[in-house]
Amino acid sequence: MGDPSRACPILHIDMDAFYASVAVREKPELWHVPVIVGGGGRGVVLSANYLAREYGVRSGMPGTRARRLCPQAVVVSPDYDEFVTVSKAVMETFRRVTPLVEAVSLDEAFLDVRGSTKRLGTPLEIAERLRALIYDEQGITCSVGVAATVSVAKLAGKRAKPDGVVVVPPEAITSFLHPMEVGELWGVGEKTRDLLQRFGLRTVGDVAHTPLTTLQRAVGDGLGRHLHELAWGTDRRELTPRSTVDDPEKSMGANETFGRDTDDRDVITRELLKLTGRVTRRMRTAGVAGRTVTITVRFADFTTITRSRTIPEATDVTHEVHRTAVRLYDALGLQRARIRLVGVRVEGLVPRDTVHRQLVLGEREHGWRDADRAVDLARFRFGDDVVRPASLLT
DNA sequence: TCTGGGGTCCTAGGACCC
DNA sequence: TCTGGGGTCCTAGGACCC
Repeated sequence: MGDPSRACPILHIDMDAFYASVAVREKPELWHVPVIVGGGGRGVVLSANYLAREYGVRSGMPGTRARRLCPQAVVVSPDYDEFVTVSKAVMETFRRVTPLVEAVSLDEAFLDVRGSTKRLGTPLEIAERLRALIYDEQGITCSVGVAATVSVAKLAGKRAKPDGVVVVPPEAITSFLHPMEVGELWGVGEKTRDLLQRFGLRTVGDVAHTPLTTLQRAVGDGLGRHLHELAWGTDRRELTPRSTVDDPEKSMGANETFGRDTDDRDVITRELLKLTGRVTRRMRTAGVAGRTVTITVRFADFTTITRSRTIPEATDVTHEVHRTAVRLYDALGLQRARIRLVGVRVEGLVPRDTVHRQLVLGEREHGWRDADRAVDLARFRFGDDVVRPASLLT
């Protein structure tokens, strides 16, 4: 009756410290100690449990800094297969409530429950039921934001953490949003926050009460309009049902930070080959091909550039992508630049069976395709380490 | 031994075409 | 005595998210 969540059909559900929770759920000896997932070598923290967060550890933080803040933390390696398995199970649980589920990432989703209330109760009741189900089935906790729109539900969910529910009914939207710091808004990162700060806009309320045209002069037309809507909670973005795990991707890429910076062309082209192999193998598994090859080069001082080239016909052939990547790299004409990271990405992905391969007289690419297929098959049968290009043998 | 790796979307200029 | 207007593709960079 008096349940304020009746006018709030959108749920944002977010697992609490997902990677860390999954990593420890069957290890009682880790339940009462700080735990950090990832962050070895030059890496950053992927997730930290709440005990580690008490020491200031946050995800995205360099592992070196995290270990300094909390030397007694137990550091565990991520097990992505396990994360994907748990994620799929959680999303299935959501779909028992409604088909309108938009997965944002492995550990986060929006649900539109307006069609489920007759059957299952108010949005708040549904939220509590889902939290209980996830805990019983997966042994991890989650938090839920309940509101009338996607963007407000997202912020409510953040406020609910950890292991809670927050409902923001329509009449409470501005009093909920306006005291917040602008950086809390979804889509406002460090740069935009600093920019807004320079205009004296610190809170969401400041942004809300700035004339639209002034805001647009500060941050650009598109972003200005978007921020204004977010600040009033009038953002009408519809939820688009989709799964992160099974949806077709628009690009696929891989990159890697070297253990030590390097200026050695051989090391770099070999790394490009390794990364290309990873990417094209995933492409072949997914049955897609792409036309635009982009390389990323990050220098020792962290400046990062990209170079791309669109080839006439979509490909999933390791040799073709690698050849394009190396040409892009060589065209940079670098001499002694110290390089920290390189990456390869293929964009403009389309289903492979829509690609019409021209039969060019004397074409050799089919030989390379056959070679890729043979390698894929051998890896499938005997494991990842059995076949690799001669230049990657050590 | 500061700063990963996987993505998406937006902007902006130039080329090219009708 | 101006300079056309779009639409699309390509490239590069940047911001952001988890």
